[in-house]
Amino acid sequence: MRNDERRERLRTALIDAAEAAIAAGGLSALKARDLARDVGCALGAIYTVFPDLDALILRVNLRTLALFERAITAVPIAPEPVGKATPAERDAAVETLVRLAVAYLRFAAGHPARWRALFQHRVTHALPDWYLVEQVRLFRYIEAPLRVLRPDLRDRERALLARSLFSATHGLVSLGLDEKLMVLSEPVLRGQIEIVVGALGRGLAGE
Amino acid sequence: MRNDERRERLRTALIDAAEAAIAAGGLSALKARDLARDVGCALGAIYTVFPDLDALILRVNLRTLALFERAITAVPIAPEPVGKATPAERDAAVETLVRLAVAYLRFAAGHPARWRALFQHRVTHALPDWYLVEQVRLFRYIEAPLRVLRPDLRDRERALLARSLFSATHGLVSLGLDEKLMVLSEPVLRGQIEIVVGALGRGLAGE
DNA sequence: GCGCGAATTTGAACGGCGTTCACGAGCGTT
DNA sequence: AACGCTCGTGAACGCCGTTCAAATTCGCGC
Repeated sequence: MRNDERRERLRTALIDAAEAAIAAGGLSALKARDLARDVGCALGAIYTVFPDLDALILRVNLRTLALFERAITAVPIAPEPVGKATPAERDAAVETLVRLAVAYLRFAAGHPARWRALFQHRVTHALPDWYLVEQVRLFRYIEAPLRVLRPDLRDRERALLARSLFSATHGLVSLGLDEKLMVLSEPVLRGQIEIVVGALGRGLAGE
Repeated sequence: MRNDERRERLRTALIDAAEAAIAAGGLSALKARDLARDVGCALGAIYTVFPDLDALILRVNLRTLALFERAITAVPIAPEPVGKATPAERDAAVETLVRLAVAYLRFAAGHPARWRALFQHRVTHALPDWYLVEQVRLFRYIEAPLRVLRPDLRDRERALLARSLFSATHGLVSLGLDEKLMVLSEPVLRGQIEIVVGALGRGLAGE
């Protein structure tokens, strides 16, 4: 059917326009009427392809996650040691964790509005599966170095710890870039991340 | 003047009502019309004592900070060692950091809506001084154990590190209680905080 | 080509929001 | 009693996301 194609075109056009609007002015700059004007459709047409603006935001956020994954794949990963890790190999794993955290900072600083939208957006309904799947995949990047530092942990414990490490890093970045608590320059914030994540990695590996 | 007293009464009545509304339903439950109805004043009267609802929210948040400080003062603080710290004294300082972090978790879990309002609220104007002063005082609680762990740091560096430790803890609590990334039960989250903040403290103290 | 029911698109209208401001009630002075 | 001033009032404004009756387009048998 030709009709489905037109709907699909409208769908992507709306996501494109929403992405541009959010990137330019944050979540609060996303207005249904502006979107309709930008893509040249009727106001009501938006609601023929998305149940509400929240669903549209979620699609934009999925793109942001994909963009972030491209950034994360550029981070050099220390090779997984065979057998018990040597002290040098543990240091390398800590370094990998720090590099991942710094990559997170660079991404947040480089795409502030898109990145903010990921967390500023309050979910009303349960998150769709396709969104959670993307989240889970991203955490694997943290789990790998953790396997070196804490080979004793079960998969579930390690997954949980990976999320906690991410949460801690997110806190550093989130409040560091946020004018509510403090605004730190990127180099200063990077230094703090190196100190904190580094200490965290060494502390986790045991004394 | 009798007039000033009436204004002051209205002011506190509005803060009371706003606090109750936020505690009950979060920031998004705060509506100018509801406030006016609750305190029995005209809609426009709100704007005779506050420039806008943001200013009112800030006053509620100040009360939340004060409430939190009362919670934090109940945390047992390890005594500051005289001279160079022994390993046991360093462990005690780490324990203090962990207890502070857990107290933060308990507060956030105990007053979820009030606590969320502290961070969900996006500031448009610069934060007023009376708000920043309260923030600075709260950070002193973190700086004290840090002085034991890292006596080598200058005041400025230590203050910065204290904020970073808070940020990391805030990330753990914030995302741990948030359904966006994961919802952890309070005991599980407390375990993660003990692991992460503990490792952080030990890592900071040196190997 | 034409007619007609079904499907789809449309944008005016709805309800709700924060904020404003012309109005008028209340009061001290003349 | 008449005047002027101050200040609370709430209808009104502009903007928002979302809806839905009406208009338009589409598909198809004739």
